[in-house]
Amino acid sequence: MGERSVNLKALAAHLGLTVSTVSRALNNYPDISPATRKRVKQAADQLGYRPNQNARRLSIGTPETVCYLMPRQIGPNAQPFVAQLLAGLGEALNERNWDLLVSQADASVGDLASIERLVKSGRIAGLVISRPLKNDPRVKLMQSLGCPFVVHGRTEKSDDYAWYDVDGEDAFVTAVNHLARLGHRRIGFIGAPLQYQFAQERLDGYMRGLSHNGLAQAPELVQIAEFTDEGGTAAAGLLMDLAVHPTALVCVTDMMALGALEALHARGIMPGKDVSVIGYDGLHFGKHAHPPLTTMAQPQAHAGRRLGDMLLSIIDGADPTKFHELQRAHLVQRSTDGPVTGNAGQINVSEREDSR
Amino acid sequence: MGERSVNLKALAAHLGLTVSTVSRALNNYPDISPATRKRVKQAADQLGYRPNQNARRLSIGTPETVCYLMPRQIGPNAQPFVAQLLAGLGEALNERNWDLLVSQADASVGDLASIERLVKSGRIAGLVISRPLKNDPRVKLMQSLGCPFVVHGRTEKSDDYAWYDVDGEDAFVTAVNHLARLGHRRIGFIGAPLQYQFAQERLDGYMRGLSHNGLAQAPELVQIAEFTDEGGTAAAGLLMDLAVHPTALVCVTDMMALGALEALHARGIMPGKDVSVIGYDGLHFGKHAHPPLTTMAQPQAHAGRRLGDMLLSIIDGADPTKFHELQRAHLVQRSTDGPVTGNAGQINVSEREDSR
DNA sequence: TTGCGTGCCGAAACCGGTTTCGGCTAACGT
DNA sequence: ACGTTAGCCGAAACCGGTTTCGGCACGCAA
Repeated sequence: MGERSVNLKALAAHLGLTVSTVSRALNNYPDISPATRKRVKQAADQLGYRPNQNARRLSIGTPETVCYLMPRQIGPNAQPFVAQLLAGLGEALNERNWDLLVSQADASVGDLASIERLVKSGRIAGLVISRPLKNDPRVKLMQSLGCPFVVHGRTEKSDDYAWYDVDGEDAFVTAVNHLARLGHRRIGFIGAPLQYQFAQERLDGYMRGLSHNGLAQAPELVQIAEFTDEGGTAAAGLLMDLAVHPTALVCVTDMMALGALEALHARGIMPGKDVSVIGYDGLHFGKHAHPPLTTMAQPQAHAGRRLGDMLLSIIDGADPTKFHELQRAHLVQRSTDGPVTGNAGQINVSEREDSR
Repeated sequence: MGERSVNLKALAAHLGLTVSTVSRALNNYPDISPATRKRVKQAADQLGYRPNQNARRLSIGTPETVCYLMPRQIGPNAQPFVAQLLAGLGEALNERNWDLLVSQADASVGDLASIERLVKSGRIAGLVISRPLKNDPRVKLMQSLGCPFVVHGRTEKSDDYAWYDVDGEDAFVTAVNHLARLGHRRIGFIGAPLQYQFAQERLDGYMRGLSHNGLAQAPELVQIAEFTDEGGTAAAGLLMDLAVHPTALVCVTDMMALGALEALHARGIMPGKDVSVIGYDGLHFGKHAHPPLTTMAQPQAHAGRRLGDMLLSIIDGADPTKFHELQRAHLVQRSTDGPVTGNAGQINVSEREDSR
C-alpha cells in the first residue's frame, strides 16, 4: 500500500530530464555537467530515491550477492560460530554493498541439486562452503559450474581451490606434545566420523604426536562418535572402562570434551588431576566447565572476514589456487590438564611434578 | 568463462519457439497445448535451464526474499541462537523457494538508514527484527515504510505489529516462586540494561514475584550489567559483598548466570548449596557448568519457523496485529538451586526442608 | 461455401535500471 | 563568417524474464 517507492522514471519526470541522464548523473559519468549532476543528486536524496537492486543487478550482469551454505546439523547444540562467521562475511560484503544470502540445502532436494539451482539461477556470484567432507562433492560441483567459491576448512586434496582453515593436525601434535611433557604415555583420542576432513586431520595430528614422542599407537585408544556432548560422554566411557585406561584424553571438539568430563565425573575421576582432558575450539563456554576446560583455541574471530575478502578477490578474477590460508591454534591452559599421577589405574609411570 | 547458463532465449531458439511461448509453457498457462508443454519442459531440464531470478523477480514485482537483521553484539560469546533461528526461517522460506538475506546494519551508516535503504531498494519483501529495545525506532520505521515485518521479542507497547516472544515476566515470576518455596527471602536480580525490553520484562517479573510472595523489594538487590559472563561476575560480586547478601540470584541470561557462578566460587560460596542461582535461556552448555546450571528454558527450537510463517502470511496480506505468539519458559532444575541454609551470612530465616 | 469460435502461438509492452550512440548547442580557433 | 570541437543531454537497445493482446489456422455448424 502507499505509493511504490520512487523509481528512476519518477525522479526523471520530477527533474524534467530523461532517465538516462539521471542515471548517468547519479553514477558520475563525465558527460554530465556538474550543475545538473548536483541538482540530480540533491533531488535524489530529497525524494529518498534508491535504485531497485533487482533491476540494477539484472542490468549490471552480476547479482552482487554471495551465499553462505549453513552446515546442516543444528538442534540443541547449535553452531556457535555461525553467527561470528556471518558477521565477518557481512563486514567484508558491506564495503561493496553486496548482499549475503544464507541457504541450508533443502532437505527434499538434496545438497547438490540445490546448489546447482542456486548458481544457475544467477542469484549468487560466489559461495562459502563450511566444514567439508574428506571428499566433498560440493567442491567438484562448484568447479564444474565455474562459480567462484571458498571453503571454510579443507578437503583431502585441497590444492585447486581457495580455503581458510585452522591447522588441526598441528594443533593435535601440540596437544599430544603438551601431554607427553606432563608425563602421559597413554593418551586416548575422542574423534568424529572420519568422513569429515577435520576429523581425519586431527586424528593424523594425534598419531603424529604419538610417534613424535615415542608413544605406541593402540587402536583401542581411538574412539569415534558424533561430535556432540553425548558422543563425547559415550566415547570417554568406553575409554575409561578399558582394562588399562588412558591417563589423558584429547577431544576433537570442545563439545565432546565437555561430554567427556561428564563421563569422568560419573566414574569419580577428577579431570585435570586423575585424567587430563584437552578439547579443541576455544569455546568461550569452556571457561565455565567443571573444571575449566583446557583447549586448543582457534582464532576464528577473523575467519568470516578473511573468507569474504578471499571470495571477493576471486570473483574479481584472482586465481583461487593462490588462496590457502592456514592459521594455527594455540593451547589455552585452563584446568583439565595436569601431570600424570600414580594412582591412575594403569601402568605406573614415574611421577613427576611438572611446572605449569 | 564458460558459456553463460542457458537463458530463455537460448531455450526458445533450441525449440524453435518464441520466448513467450516457452515461458508460458513452463508456467503452466492453459493456452499451451499439452504436447508442446511437455516438449518444452523436457528440453528445459535436459538443458538444465533455470530462470534468472533477478529478471524473474523484477518482472514479477516481488523480490521473494526476506531479511534477518542480525543483532549487533558478537565477539567471543557469540549468539548461539542465531544459527537455530536462521535454520527455522530458512525452512519456512524454502517451501516457497524464497531467499533469506542476513544483514547487520553497516556501522558506518547506522541501523535506521541501512534498513531504509534495504527496503527502498526493493531487495526484500519482509524483515525479521531481533531483540528489540523498549522503544525501538526500527519498528516505527518499518511501519512508516509500510514494509511487512515481524519481531523476535517485543517492545514496550506491542499491539500494532506481529511478534513472537517468550514470556520473560512469567518466567521470572516462576523462578522467584520456586526460590521462595525453597525458603529464600532475600533474592538478588542480575539484569541487563533496561533499554532492552526483555531486560525490563524480566525485572518486572522479578518484582511481581517478590510481592506475590510477600517479599520486600530492596533497590540494592538489583544489579544491572552488560549481558556477558563478565557482566554477571561483576554484578554477582556486588551483590555478594553486600552487608547482608542475598541467598539466591536470578539472572537475566544463562551467560550472566555462568559469570555469577564464578563470583561465588571466588568467594568460596557453593552455588546451589550456600546460594542458589537461576539463569534464563536453557542453554545446552549450562549442563556442563559447575555445578550444572538451573535455568528457565525457552522453547526456541521453533522460533525461526514460526517467525517465518508469520512473516509470509503478513506479506500475503494478513493483518499483522493478529500475530502475537507468546510462549512460556519452563524451569529446568539442575543443581544450582536449593533450599536456603542457615549459614548464609544474613538474616536467619527458619530453615525448612522443601521437597524437590 | 461462409461465418464463427476455439485452440494455440507470436508480437510487443513492461519491470527498472545501465550503457552506447548520435545529435544539438555553444564556444572556439582561424 | 564558418567549420570544428567540446560539452551536454536524449533516444534507444539491452539485461532476462512475465503477461497481455492479437491473429492465424483449424474445426464446426449454418
